[in-house]
This record gives sequence, structure tokens and C-alpha cells, in this order.
Amino acid sequence: MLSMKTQYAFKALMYLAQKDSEGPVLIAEIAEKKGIPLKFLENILLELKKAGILDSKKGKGGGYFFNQRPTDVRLAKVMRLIEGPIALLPCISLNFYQKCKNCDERHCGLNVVMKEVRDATLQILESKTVSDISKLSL
Amino acid sequence: MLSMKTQYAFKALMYLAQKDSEGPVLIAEIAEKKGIPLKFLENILLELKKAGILDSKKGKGGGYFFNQRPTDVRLAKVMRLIEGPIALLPCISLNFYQKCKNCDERHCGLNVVMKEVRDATLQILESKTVSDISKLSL
DNA sequence: CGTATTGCGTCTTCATTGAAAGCATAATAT
DNA sequence: ATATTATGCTTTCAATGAAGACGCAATACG
Repeated sequence: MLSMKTQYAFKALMYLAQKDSEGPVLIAEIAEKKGIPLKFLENILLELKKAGILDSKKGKGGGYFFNQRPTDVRLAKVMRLIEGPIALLPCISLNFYQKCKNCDERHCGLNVVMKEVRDATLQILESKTVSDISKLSL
Repeated sequence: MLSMKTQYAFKALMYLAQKDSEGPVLIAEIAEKKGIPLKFLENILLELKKAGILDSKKGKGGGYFFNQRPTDVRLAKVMRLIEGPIALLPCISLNFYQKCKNCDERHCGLNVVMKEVRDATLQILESKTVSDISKLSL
């Protein structure tokens, strides 16, 4: 199951994508419309900014907006950034690999099956973008 | 990512499946061979027993063994039992459904994509059994 | 200017869960 | 009876999730 943080991140990104042409959006507006605790949302948006996905502007008329185009932000990227590994086991993860103890990966049936799951999941999350899911929500 | 508990559960089941014909297996033996903390493993095996997957015998010559046949224990069942929901969002889960706030599920793009992920994952985890993964490990 | 607006940074808190460890009890084979 | 082994119950300890408080920094606009 995804953490609240990740779910909030996706919701915020969808909201921003829908308002993409309208200039900076207030954190408070996103928080209210999407039912996200304000301070928590600040952290999330900041993380997305540091990763180069969003940008922000301070002061009056400020707020958050996309730095990259929503059509370029793949869901897998957001997942890895906020949630961490996509694979179900550390010994399978492409970006967060860790060897597992007492287990020869070349002869581990669990490894084989979980790789199948990872590949199926990745195929979906790498092919869909924030723009895709925001458009599905109209 | 799966919890340690779930990873241990799978490893223990694989070990038991490989020794299926040799009578009860000691908790201590599984713990040692698979590098699992003894007391933690006790809890896990007990849970698997209460779910009807395993059975145990006390006293000398006792230990754990399969109640159901390993070919009948689907990975999805173990996952749901030990880990919880397989879906990435509560509003998608078949067995642990919860409505999500501030989100109309019929018009949520995130919902659509995460359902695809769930279905792809389920197709694999429902079709593979403990017997399958234990045989892959020889 | 300076003042209101808005994001940024840091620190603290609080509850939940993960991951065990300890110890006493119950069943079984011999 | 006794040794062996599983079971039950309680507690602990660390990490993480999920926030809340408060002050600082940048910007627009008059």
C-alpha cells in the first residue's frame, strides 16, 4: 500500500496539472480542495520542487507550478521519489538494490515471481504520466 | 516494499515445502537455515497455522508442517494474510476496500491506473503457489 | 520604502507499526 | 516423570508516518 505522502503527492500533481495554464497555485488551495494537511503538503511540494518536477514563486501572486511538462513526468518517477522502491523485495529493486541474506538470488523462486510483478508494474507506471491521469479525471 | 514479516513468511513456507515429505520441522531449524529471528518466526508460523495453511505438533518429534497442500496455497493468499492489501490504494482493494476522501472514484485517473497495476499483480500472485516458488529454488 | 502575501526551514510531537525479546504454560513422545 | 517442543501473553525498542508550531525569507504592489 502507498503511504499517505505518496497518495497526496499524486493528488497534488493532478490538481496542478489541471490548472497548469493558470499560473502559480497556492499551497492552501490545493490543501483545501484535496483535503491534504497544509504543512504536510508543503513538505511534499518542496520535495517535488527539489527533484525538478515543480517550481515555486514566493510572495503575492506566488504558488506552485510545473517546472517540467506534466506530459514528461512519469508516474514511476514520482513513486520512486516519494515512496521509494517499486519492487516488492530489496534484492529485486533496480534503483534501490540490496542483497538479501541467506538466499542465493540465482536460485530463489520468490525472486523470480517478484521480478515478474515488478516488470508488470513498471510497464504501467513508466508508460503513464501525470498528464495522463489528470486528463482521466475530468 | 514487503515487510520483513512477509518476506520471512514466504521463506519459511518455501523451506517447509521442500521438506514436505519429511514430517514436522522445528521452528529453530527454519530460523537458523533461513536467518530469521526465532521469536518472530514463531508468530508468523502461528498466524499461518490459524489461517489453516500450516499445522503443528507439540512435544518431541513435533514441529510445523503443511495442513493444505503447497500446490493449493496461492501467493496472493499469503500476501493478504501477512502483508494486507495487494492494491496500492485503499479505494481499489478488493478485500480491504476503503473509500478515499475528496475523490470521486469514477472520475479519478489515479484510480484507473492503480487498478491496472493491481490486476497485473494479482494475475501473477493468484496463479503462482508456494509449491511453484519452492520448486524454482532447487 | 513598507507591508501584506506567500513559500521555506527547523524543531517538536504524537500515534502507529515493525521487529523483536522474555517468560510462563500446555501438549506430546519416550 | 521428564525432556522436548509449540503456544500465549506481555513488554520493549526503534523507526516511520503524519502531522503541528513558529519564525524566517522572498516577492509584489501600493
